[in-house]
Formats: sequence, C-alpha cells, structure tokens
Amino acid sequence: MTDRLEDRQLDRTHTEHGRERKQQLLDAATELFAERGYGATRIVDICQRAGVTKSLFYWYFPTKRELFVDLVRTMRLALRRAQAAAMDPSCDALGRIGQGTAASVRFMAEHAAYFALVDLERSDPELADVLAEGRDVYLDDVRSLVEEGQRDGRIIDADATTLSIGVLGAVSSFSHAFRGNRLPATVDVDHLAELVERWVTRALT
Amino acid sequence: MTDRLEDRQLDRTHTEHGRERKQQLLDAATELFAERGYGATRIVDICQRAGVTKSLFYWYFPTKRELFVDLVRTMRLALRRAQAAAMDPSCDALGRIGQGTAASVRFMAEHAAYFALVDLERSDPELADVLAEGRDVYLDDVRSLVEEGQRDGRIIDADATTLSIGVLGAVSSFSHAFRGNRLPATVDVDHLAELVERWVTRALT
Amino acid sequence: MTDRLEDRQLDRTHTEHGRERKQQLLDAATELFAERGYGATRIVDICQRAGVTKSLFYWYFPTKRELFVDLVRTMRLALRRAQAAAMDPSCDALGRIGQGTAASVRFMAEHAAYFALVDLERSDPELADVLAEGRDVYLDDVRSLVEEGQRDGRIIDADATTLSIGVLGAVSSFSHAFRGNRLPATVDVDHLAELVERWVTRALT
Amino acid sequence: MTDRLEDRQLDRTHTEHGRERKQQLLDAATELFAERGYGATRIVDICQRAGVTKSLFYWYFPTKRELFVDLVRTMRLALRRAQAAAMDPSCDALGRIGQGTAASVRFMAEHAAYFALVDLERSDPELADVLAEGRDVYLDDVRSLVEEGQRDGRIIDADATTLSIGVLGAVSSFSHAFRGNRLPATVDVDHLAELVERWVTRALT
DNA sequence: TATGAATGAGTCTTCATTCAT
DNA sequence: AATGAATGAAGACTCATTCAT
Repeated sequence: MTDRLEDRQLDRTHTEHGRERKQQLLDAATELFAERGYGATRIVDICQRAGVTKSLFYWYFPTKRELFVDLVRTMRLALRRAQAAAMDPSCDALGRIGQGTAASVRFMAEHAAYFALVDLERSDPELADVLAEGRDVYLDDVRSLVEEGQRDGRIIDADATTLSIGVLGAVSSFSHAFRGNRLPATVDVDHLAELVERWVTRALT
Repeated sequence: MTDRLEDRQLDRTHTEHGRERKQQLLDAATELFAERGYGATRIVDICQRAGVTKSLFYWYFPTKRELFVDLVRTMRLALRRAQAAAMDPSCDALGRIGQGTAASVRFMAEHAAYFALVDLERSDPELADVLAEGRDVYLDDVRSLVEEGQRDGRIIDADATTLSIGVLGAVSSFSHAFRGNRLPATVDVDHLAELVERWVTRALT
Repeated sequence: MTDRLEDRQLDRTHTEHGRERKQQLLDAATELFAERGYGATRIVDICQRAGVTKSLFYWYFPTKRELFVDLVRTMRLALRRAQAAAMDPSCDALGRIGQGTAASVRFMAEHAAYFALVDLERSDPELADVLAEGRDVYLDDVRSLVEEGQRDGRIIDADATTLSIGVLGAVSSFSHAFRGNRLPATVDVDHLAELVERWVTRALT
Repeated sequence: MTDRLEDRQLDRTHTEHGRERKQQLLDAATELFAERGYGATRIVDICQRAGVTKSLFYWYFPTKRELFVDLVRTMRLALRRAQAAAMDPSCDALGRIGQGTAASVRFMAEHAAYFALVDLERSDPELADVLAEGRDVYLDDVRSLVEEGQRDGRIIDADATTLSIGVLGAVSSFSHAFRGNRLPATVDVDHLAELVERWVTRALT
C-alpha cells in the first residue's frame, strides 16, 4: 500500500545518548506492536510512549517499516542463538529438535512482547516478505534435523518439510496461547516447554 | 454530524436481487481480505470488484467491520457443520477428534480465501473480539472430546485445554502452510488431511 | 481505525509563528461562519482562506467544533469585559443596566462577524450546549442588577428572570437587525446604543 | 450549498389518503426540525417518524427545502390570522399592537414546535431568503400601527422601523425563552402574554 | 539532536436525490 | 402510492512523511 520503494538507509553514527534514544523507541514500538498490532500503531504513539516528538523518529529510523524490520532481525538472531545454545551436539537429531523446541518456547515466553508481534507474521500482507525470510530460516534448520532423524530411523517417514512445519506450528500455537493467557494457570513456562517438547516428539515418531 | 453509527440497525428487507448484490459484496470482500488483509482492503476496493458504487456498500452493511463479522459467522457455522458431519458417533473420542481434524483441514483448503482471512485472528486487535468468540467454541468442542478420550484411557494424561490448543494449532498451522503453498506439491488435500489427522493422533497418545 | 477523537488533547506548544497561524485560522473561520453559518462552512474553506492545507487545521484544532468553542469563549470574555468597563459603580442598578446594554450593543456592532455567529445560538442543536453556558452567565449578571433595581424601587415588580430575558432579548434583537442592515441608514451605532438603552429602561420602569 | 435551482413544483393531486400522508410527513418534520434543527434533520428521519420509506418523501415534496417552505407559509398564515382576530378595530394603534403582541405570544406558545423552528430564521443562511419574506410582512404590519400610534401621539417619536423591530424582537425573545423552559414555572402563557404586552407598551411610550 | 510546522494522499461515512418496478 | 436499489458529490478526519530551524 505505502511505499516500499527501496528500503532506505540511514547509517547514522549515534552518540551514547543517541543509542539509548533509539532503544527507547524500539522498546516503545515493541510494546505497542504487541498490544495493538503493527497497523494500528501509529508513529506518533511510539513517540509519545518514548517521550519524544514525531519528527525525531525519522532521525533514527527511515520509516515505520524499517523499525519493524530492525525489531524482527534482532529478535530472530537472539532466538537462533538461544536455540543453538540449547542443543546438545552429542544428542541425536530428535533430541536436538526437542531441545530446540523447548528453548524456543522458553524464549518466546520470556520475550512475550516480541513474539506477540511475530504473530503478525501470519497475516499482514504488507510485512509478509520481511517475515517470510525468517520463517524460511527456521524451517531449514528444522528440516535438516528432521531429515537427519529420518536417516536415524527415529522420525517417521513422511515429507520432511511438512513435518517441520508441524514442529514450528506447534511451538508457535502453544506459545501464542500461553501469551494470550489461554492456558490454565497451572501451566507455567517450564511445564509448557516440556509439554511442547513431548508433543512434538510424539508427533514425529 | 459526528457518528450516527449507533443508529444503524439496517434491518432492511431485501429483494432477491438485493440478496444477490449483498452476496457479491461479501464474495468480493472475502477475496480481497484474503489477498491483502482486512486493514489494507478499502471499502472502495470491495465495491469496485463488485461493480457498484462506494455508497451502495452502506445500503447493505453498516460498516466494514460488520461485513467482516457477517463473514466470520457464516464461515464458522459452516465449519462446525462440516466437522459434525465428519464425525462418526460410533467411534471413540480419539477417532472423532481425528475425523474432525481431517474434516477441518479439508474445509479450510476448500475455503482457502475464507481462512486466509481467519489468519488475521491472531493479530488484528480491532477484530480480536469477534474472532475470539469463535476460537472458544472450537476449543470447547475439542476439550470435551479430549476429556472423553482421557477417560477412555486413549489420550495421554495432560491438561485437556492445553492439548486441545495443540490440536487446533496443528490444524491451523498446517492449513496455513498449505494455503501459502509452502508444502511440497506432492502433498494434496487428502494427503494433508490424513497427515494432520495422524500427527494429532500421535501427539495425543 | 474508528475514532481516536477521544485521545485528542492537542496540548501543543506553539511558537510565535504558530500562534499567528492559529489566529489566522480563527479569523478565517469567524468570517466564514458569519457569512455562511457554521454548518455550511467546511474545514477546507477555512484553510483555503487562511492559505494553508486542510491537514494543518488539525495541527491547531482537534475538530471544527472545538475551534468554534474557542471562538465563543474568547468573544464571551471580551464582551463581559466591555460590559464591566462600561458600568459606573456609582450609578444605581437601573443605570448600570442601561450602561451595560449600550456597551453590549456597541460591542456587538463592532464585532459583527462574531455575533452574526452567535445568532446560531438559537438554532443549531449541535452547538446548543456550548452556547447555553454563556447565555446563563449573562442572565445571572442582569438578574442581579434587576433585583437590586427592584429593591431600589426603580424597576417594576415582575419576575426578575423574565425581565432579564427581556433585556437580553432586546440587545440581541436590535443588534441582529443592525447587523442585517434592516435598520434605516440614519441609525448609526451610537444612535442605536442610546435607543436600546432607553427602550430597555422604559420597559423596566 | 445544495441546489437552489428553481424550486421545483410537483402539483400532484392527492387522494384523501394521500393528503393524510402528506400531513404526517409535515408533522414529523415539524417535530424534528424543532428538536434538532433543520440542518440536522435528515429526510430519512422524517420518513422514519412518519413510518414510510425515504423514497416516498419525493412523491409528496420535491425537496427538503420545499417542505420547509410549505411549513413556514402555513404557519405564517395562521399567525397572521390569529393576530388579526385578536385586534379590536375600535381600539387605538397602541392598543392593537398590544393585542397583537399578546396574541402572538399565545400563538407561539401553542405552536411551540412550529416556532422553535422559526428560531432558525435567525441563522441558517440556506433558508435566509424564505424566512426573510415573512419577517418583512410582520414588520410592515407593525410599522403601520406604530406610525399610526405616533400620529396619535401615544407612541414615542423614534424611527418607526426600529421600534417595530423592538416589538417583534420582544415577542420572539420571550417566546423563545418560554419554549426553552427558561422562564420560572410560575409564568404561564397568560401571564407571559400579558407581561410581554405590557413590556412592549411601556417600551413604546 | 530535537522540534514545531506543513503537506498529500488517502479512507470512511453521509445524505439528498433519482430510478425501476 | 410505495419501495428497494443505486448514485454522486461532498465532508470530516488520519497519518506517514518532509522541511526549516
């Protein structure tokens, strides 16, 4: 709808103060996106919450969309790191999928605001491309593991891509429900992580 | 001057021709919502595709949101009917969950445009309430079956609500991927339905 | 999406230039309201006359109505000041009513555009409340004086409120006719002020 | 603003039923105009109150404005009749002015809805011409009497037009306040009629 | 860095009026 | 006489973005 000309750059060098400001804006945006969604969050809202004027936004970000991209990239990186850290290289593929799954659930619970945002992934056509990038990265990660697990004989013999989508879908659905307080109060993060890990493991075997 | 939006009841008596027109608008909207999302679809777009003037929209619907609600309700009803029809009362609960799951996948594939739209469910806060209604209905349906299955001993002993969320999430994730052409070409609807049915069954046992 | 009208505080800090701009808009609006009436004046007209874009209007005023309220309040204050200034505290109540009357007539003639606008008072229900506020203030002012005059014995013994309404009505009717050029050319402001003062004085005694 | 092309005619011949219908519409319009003002009353509102469809309006009236004109003319005729009936030809001019004044006040109280509408007279520029006609008729009536009274020596020697405007203004202001319940409850119509008659008489002598 | 001012291109919604039946 | 359908021309308000300082 708006201009997706060619995502402009800014390449500003920021002072210490400047970096803080930028982070304030990012934080405010994250919260608001999570609360209201990307489309319903106006630049002016972000700035109000960060306590600065609308115009200053453009000192730090070229467009609203670019801020969003920033956010998504940061979060994606952190998630992959968390997943990598959780996986024990000495385990087999199925085990590592389970570990990655549990780590993802934990990570998403910790960064609820960030991921409430990623739920947008599924709908907003304006952001589809940015978000598709990331999805594919995860999908590839999981698929490699699934294929490895199939060679091991521990994962059932069905199309690997489809199974991987199932894994990602499970993490995402459960986390979403958790964030939305739709799970019973007795289910805490650790519970959930374990539960999803088992769910996925069962579904794959 | 300001909003007389409250006044709107729109209890119109429509002629045959009128009902067709209304359906044309609904169809146009469904397509566009699926293509671009709810927010990015303007009333004028809907009318253009239906071949009428902008103003006529308001003869049939009080607001864009109300049209959306119409759409969601219709679809919800149809889905529940499809599910009910697919379940064989002589089967046990786990079997019925599987049947309902498969039926849902098929239904969502058939009504791709409708359900591309429902993906909005997860994000747009403006529509969150309308969509939440429905989600709860399905959740209750599934939970009853899960609990029955747990009494049978065929479904694992974990929190029933959480498991139900897993079931709905699986249907939704796989269908979404299917609609988005992210599954291999070899996976057709029947394949998928069966696959998801098995996935869910495994995950629950 | 719908009305975020509630949010609007618009506690803007204006620069010197900004205050001028705002005044330009107020002036343009006053003229146009007087010429065509409130309802028939579009925001775009106001902006055109002030030489700015439509959107800028909303930088200075949250709504058309709010601008109107601004206008009314300003004018009301000024009128009361003029009345107060005209009354000689050493005169008796009847005399002071006369002085206030004459001052009002003069003021209304001077600010013809403003008061052509206030004639709306009597009709537009959308603005009725804003305008009613002010009317009551004047009524109270006059009633106090009328009561004082009745205690003096110089004003006839009839209901004070009713008499006060008569006083205000006279000022308003004569001024209105004057503004509408419905009085003979020989009647200038001073003439009129004196004439109304006498009219009211006779009617009260 | 809208089209004042050349007030179209309709010249329909109505059946008995048709005449009733038309009257229903006129009544509904009168009430609504009085409640909300002319501008804020939509044709659809009038029709709803009369219990018919919007389109039928145009069977009876060419435009909204024309209905208004109809209304004003009817009312004007009736008021003049009431005034004429109230004046005793054997009285002198001043007396007859008083009688006419009292009759007018009574008439306006009786037809509150009609005259709430006439208050529009003072503001809406779209209707200014229709309403100006009538105002001039009354003004002429009164002026003749005033001049006669001046020749009699019973009315003060000031510009007759101006005095007449004062008379009409008094009737209108007091009636308006009465309709708006701004007079004390103790002031009933008869009271008011008498009060205004005296007010005017004093002001003229 | 930071801000107030300014803009343009939307987007929904309203409503008098006309038309076909 | 009556109605549902259809239209066009407007009008209020929004918001990302740019500019000058």
